[in-house]
Amino acid sequence: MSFDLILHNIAKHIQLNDAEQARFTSMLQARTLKRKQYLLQEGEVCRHSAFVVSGCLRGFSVDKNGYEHVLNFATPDWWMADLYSLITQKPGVLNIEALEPCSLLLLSKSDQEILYQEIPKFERFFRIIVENSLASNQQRLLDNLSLSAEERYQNFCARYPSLVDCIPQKHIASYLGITPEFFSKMRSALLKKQL
Amino acid sequence: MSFDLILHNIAKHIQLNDAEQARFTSMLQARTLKRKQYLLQEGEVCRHSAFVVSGCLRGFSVDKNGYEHVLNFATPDWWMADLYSLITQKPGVLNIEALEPCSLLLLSKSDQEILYQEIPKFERFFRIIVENSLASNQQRLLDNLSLSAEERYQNFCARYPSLVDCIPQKHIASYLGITPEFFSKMRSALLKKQL
DNA sequence: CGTCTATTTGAATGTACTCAAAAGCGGTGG
DNA sequence: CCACCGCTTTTGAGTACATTCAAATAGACG
Repeated sequence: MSFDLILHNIAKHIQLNDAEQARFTSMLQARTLKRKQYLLQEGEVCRHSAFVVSGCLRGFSVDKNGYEHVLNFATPDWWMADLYSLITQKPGVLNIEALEPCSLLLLSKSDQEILYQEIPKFERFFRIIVENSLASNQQRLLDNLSLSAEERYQNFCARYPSLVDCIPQKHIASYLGITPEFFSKMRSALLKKQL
Repeated sequence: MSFDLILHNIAKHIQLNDAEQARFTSMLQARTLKRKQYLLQEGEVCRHSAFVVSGCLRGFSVDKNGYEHVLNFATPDWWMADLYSLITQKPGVLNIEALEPCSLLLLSKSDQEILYQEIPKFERFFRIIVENSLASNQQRLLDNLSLSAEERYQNFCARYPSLVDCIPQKHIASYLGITPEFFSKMRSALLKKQL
């Protein structure tokens, strides 16, 4: 298992010396998931932050009518967790599933706390990661409040061009907050327009 | 101006000695806003984090049709900023307006960076603040995807009981993602049900 | 008290949903 | 390698939730 990707991810925001890199990577636990396998199920306590080395994850919750709602996707070089459950160490509502075979690096909550003590720079690292996450989350919220389904879809295509072609449409529909049926109709209407 | 509230807010997550407290408060700039006055307007670069001592702020954006959409409210003991603009130091889309007379403490972006250098514990503090923010933001996003307007309203009432009675209905409607007219109808239907 | 803004109410409309069924596609086993 | 099965996507008809526009009423502030 190579740590190149994750070390490069971290080097974007903080500088680690060799000893620190070694200490950090010693805490990581490699994990692979098969297609459709779950990393986390609702009701469980989230005990790890997951870094995606390859593959693609999907975080979603299930409502009282049994419908799924996609909160986020994670592709290589992204971090993923049920943040609420990770923070509180209480059972969460999120399911995290592999959309394709995945290779992950897991950092346990307890190791993460130790890391903060031993190498305080990691406070900075995760602060920045979470800040960026929050900023884009707020933008998505505003988009959901102000844009039509069609505009949200075009936003999505522009922002995540690589995801559009590799993720089942029903999951994109769910991410956008519409039904697969409506998504299909909207999409074919869009194609007609663009001729 | 008393710093009790903000020091107590910080003490929830990190411990500061007297010198650190003094250094921190020396960076704060008191600011008052009259009702309807703006702290930030879209197109401006957000240069401060604002801590609300008293009063109430509203963060919103304006869409291409001129409709407003409320991203968040901030009441005493809360932090507020246009996070995207604060991080990137590029012009943002958020307007921040006082709903009532406000007393704020401002921490400039540059002082915040100095603070991170001088007292690294503040990295931890803001990491935790932003983490909690992100977790509740994600929950709100899921609520918007999975709940009806009525359920979202009841959630809002349960979570922010103090806001419900002091904020104009049209702003709550906007926060929930519905029109003031529909909000009014929904609300009177709810009252009938509860008899 | 008058003006301006917020809220309510009503009628017509539209966007997105539900349910049902057909068509397409991909993976698996014979 | 093909055929089948299951899942995803498409299509259509009827419906519901929420919107727009307009007008009346109620509240708040100077």
